[in-house]
Amino acid sequence: MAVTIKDVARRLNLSITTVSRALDGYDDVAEETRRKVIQTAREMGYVPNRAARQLRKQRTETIGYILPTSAPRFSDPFFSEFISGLGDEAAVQGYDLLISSAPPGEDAERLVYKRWVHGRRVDGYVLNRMRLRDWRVQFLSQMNAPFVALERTLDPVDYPSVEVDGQAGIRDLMDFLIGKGHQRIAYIGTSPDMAIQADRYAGYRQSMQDAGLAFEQELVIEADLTRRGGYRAAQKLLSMQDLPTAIVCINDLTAIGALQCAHELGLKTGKDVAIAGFDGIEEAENSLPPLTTLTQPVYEIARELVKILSAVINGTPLARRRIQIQPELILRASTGAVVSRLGS
Amino acid sequence: MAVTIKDVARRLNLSITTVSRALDGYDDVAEETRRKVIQTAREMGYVPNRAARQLRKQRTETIGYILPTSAPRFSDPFFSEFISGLGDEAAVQGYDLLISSAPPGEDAERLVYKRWVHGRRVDGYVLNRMRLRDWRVQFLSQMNAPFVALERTLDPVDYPSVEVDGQAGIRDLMDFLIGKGHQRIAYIGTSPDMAIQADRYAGYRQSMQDAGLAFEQELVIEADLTRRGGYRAAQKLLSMQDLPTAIVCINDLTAIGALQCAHELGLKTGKDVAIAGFDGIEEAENSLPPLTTLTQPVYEIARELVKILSAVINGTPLARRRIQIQPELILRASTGAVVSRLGS
DNA sequence: TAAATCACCCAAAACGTTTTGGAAAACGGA
DNA sequence: TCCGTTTTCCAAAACGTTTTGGGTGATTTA
Repeated sequence: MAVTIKDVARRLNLSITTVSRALDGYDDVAEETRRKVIQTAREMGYVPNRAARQLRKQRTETIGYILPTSAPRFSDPFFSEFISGLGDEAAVQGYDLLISSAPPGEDAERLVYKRWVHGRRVDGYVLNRMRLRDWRVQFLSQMNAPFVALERTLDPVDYPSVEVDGQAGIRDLMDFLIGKGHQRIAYIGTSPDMAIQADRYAGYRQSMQDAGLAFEQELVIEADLTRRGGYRAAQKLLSMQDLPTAIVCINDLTAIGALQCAHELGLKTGKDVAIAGFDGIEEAENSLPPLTTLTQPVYEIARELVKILSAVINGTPLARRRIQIQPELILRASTGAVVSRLGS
Repeated sequence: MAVTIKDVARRLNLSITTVSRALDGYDDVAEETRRKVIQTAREMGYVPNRAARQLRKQRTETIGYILPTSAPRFSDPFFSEFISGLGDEAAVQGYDLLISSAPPGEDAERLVYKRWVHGRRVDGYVLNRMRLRDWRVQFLSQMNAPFVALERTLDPVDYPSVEVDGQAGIRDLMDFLIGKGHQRIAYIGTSPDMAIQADRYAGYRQSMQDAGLAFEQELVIEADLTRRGGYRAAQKLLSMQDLPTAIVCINDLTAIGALQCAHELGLKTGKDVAIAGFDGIEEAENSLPPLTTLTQPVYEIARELVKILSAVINGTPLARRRIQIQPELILRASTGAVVSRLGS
């Protein structure tokens, strides 16, 4: 059996109270005693039983994250980085990280959240892939469960969040493209109820308008954030009479799908058509041609989210409840050749 | 506050014992009573407090997985799929999934495992990225902690595992390459203390030998499973006097790095040089050219691991303690052009 | 009809902590 | 010397379950 606080107390001829308080750093225990307690506890390999502590303290010292698994075959490089960030910062803050997975928006998702909330499974939640109106926000705030979200929703609830300014990012990108002479610029996005779609698409619309470019509905296509989706959307766009000269994609996977489609149609990406993505995944560095993208520090964002969540749980006042991060435009060959040609 | 078993009992004028036993399906409670208990429990939204149950039952109903994060910027598509498989099957088996991360082999890793083991944090562990001699195997079996591993080590310990037959897979691939006339075949692997390296490299060596091809040390390079590593290794290989005509890579990321290097050197992959990987990640479908690879069902493997682990934890006898999975050779253009040319 | 069995229920203990509310001893000041 | 403080420690309660070891009538058996 594992060594308990009782064992330590018995060994030292102390009460378990004193041992507990010594280890917790209370100041009503003599320094000499504390020293001895800490030493023997270490010697005996004592580690407090988590369940017991949880039960007594009424907190789990665990934070939860539910992976939005879309397909059965779910593989998005974003999430390994995101999870590793969550895990690392959770460790720093003294939390465990509990993970489950559920298809977003479905009953299954509801079930998992409810189970965790009612069973007081975790002290707080990290959310991402927000929908524009997200029942999770309503639900968790109603249940008084601390949570923090990547991206913001339209729900009339004040919650702490980290937010990547997709609108500004896309505008940077659009400015660049427009500055280089592009006029027919297409946009491949995703379902309009996703927060990132609202955000990034708004950037697209606004830039078009500011530049006095005509908005054409047929240049805007809804895909599903995957390679395959990007591929299909690009097929539509690149089989039009009047080809777009640039395609702005809501994320890198979509853009990579589009890249491939262009390639198969015999179009030179970066020359015949410019393609850009959003996310800055590693694959975008090595695609053919390398992909222009807006990069966001996923690992750091994840850590920031946990930091904030930890503060919320402990009632520490937050410097800022909403942190905004500016994505960085990285120009690569997928928009490059067009540039030099048009620019020259 | 959350509703406890006491609340349910009070409402029904029953003892908490009866409520507990009714819900747990004991047969010493009247059907009529059980019906009422279940109904009111549901009505009141009762969910057993996990910590209390854990404390009493002395099990956590949680399984643990520690992410082997190498770089600070850690992003490998393998893991999102793997984790989603772990999470899904864990849910099916009634377990939670606890995740942490640590750089493999380091003190930090040791610390995390020790903490979890001594604190009885989880009921069992899922291991992967095994080293040939892996202290985790020794440690966990010594501590009597149930665990299951993807890949096998040389440790003299009998533990349940799922294993992808990399040796056979690589041999298939080599047979194919050799059959198409390749003679100078290079191999990019990883550190020799990794289990997959031992396994896959053995396949390479054996095939070379069986085919009567001379083994050349300089055709074997150690990389680190990343794109960058593959790129650097390929640089060495492709700047030799006598170029290899084929490069077999230990995983897809490495192969993709090599692909890019070949491209930058003006070599036509699939024509001037054949390149193949291992894993079957999605990116390999869309690389330029698409990558020949050995695919393994990561999601299903993860689920299988959890199934086995669950059986081990519950003492259920296992049909097989060691499951071997054959990877499937998928031929794509990265080895294709060479084929047709050599084959014609 | 008495004894044995059965069906159904419950009080109390236990799991390993943290926290509450003192108590005893040592100390300081008058 | 006495009394109030301070220092240091502790017994017991509490957290919400599950499990142990009965107990109480009703029903069956002899």
